[in-house]
Amino acid sequence: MTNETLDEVDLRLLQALQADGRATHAALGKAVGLTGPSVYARIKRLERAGVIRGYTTIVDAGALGQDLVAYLRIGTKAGPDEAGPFEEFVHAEPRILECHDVDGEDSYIVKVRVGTPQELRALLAQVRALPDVYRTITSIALETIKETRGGGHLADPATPEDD
Amino acid sequence: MTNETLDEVDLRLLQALQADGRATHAALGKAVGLTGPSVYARIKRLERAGVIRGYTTIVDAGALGQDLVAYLRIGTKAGPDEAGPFEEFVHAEPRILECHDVDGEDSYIVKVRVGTPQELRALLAQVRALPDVYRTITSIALETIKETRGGGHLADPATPEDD
DNA sequence: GCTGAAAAGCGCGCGCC
DNA sequence: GGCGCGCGCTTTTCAGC
Repeated sequence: MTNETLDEVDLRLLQALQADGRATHAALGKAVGLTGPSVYARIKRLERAGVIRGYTTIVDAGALGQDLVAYLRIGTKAGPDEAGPFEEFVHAEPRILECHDVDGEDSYIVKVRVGTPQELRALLAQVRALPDVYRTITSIALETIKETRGGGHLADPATPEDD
Repeated sequence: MTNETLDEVDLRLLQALQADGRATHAALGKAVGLTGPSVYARIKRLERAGVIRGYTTIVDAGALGQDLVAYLRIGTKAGPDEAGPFEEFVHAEPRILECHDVDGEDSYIVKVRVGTPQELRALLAQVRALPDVYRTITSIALETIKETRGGGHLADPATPEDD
């Protein structure tokens, strides 16, 4: 279940697939030093093992009129054991891109993407109206410095840490 | 540059592409009510227009031994106008998945993904050692409620908001 | 488990509607 | 702008190393 089953070639292959999800097996093979069918066999193995979770297309949010990113720190009353109205709302609301239950002062950290400040205001009002939400702190993103999407980082396979 | 050039079919096509970045043109056509070549023409147009930014593979972070997600709220001294050592570090460090310059109390919100608490501690030490960083507040994710990756939400094309 | 070739399926461009 | 056909490439399988 860990990366014991992943060798160096697998990691390079995953990295190449992360960089271009539609690369052909031949191109991937050239990148990792294998032939097409070998790449195919490895990809299928990784898909079955659940290492490859899927393939997606990165859409420019600005072209969709969704230029506004904000992070919300949410305080809720109920513990994380019972998924209350807030979590249901999170799953139902497409403008909520991410939501993590966190330790510390806040209950959840939420990433939202909307088109206008008015839309953000309306969304915030919906969140605040939920019965288990008692506090929201909003941080509007002025600029996105970095935004990766692969799900895990593969640029550094070996960890050169002094353990 | 806005979504004026995107019609309803484009939005459905983008949604289908987000759900499966390797879907065939025929399958996409069936989903949106078009034939393969028509889908192909639209995809090429969307790629040229920059609406489609690229394709990627979603890798299971747990399989890579990266089970620990944390959000860092960073306080820096220099304004966002001049990209200081912190932003350089952000770009160079693969374990930093996201970084946004935000308004409010904090300067940046950063999303990191690491394998162990020890690794997080070492990464935090590196961040704190940067000359322009004067404060870091860490929130460790106990559970991920939601994590989308497409870059923009397409589930709700029409905004049923009482404006 | 990787390599090669061979078959089935698909992406891709053209011409027509 | 979308549809149908055809070529070339890619995916996928199979046998050999």
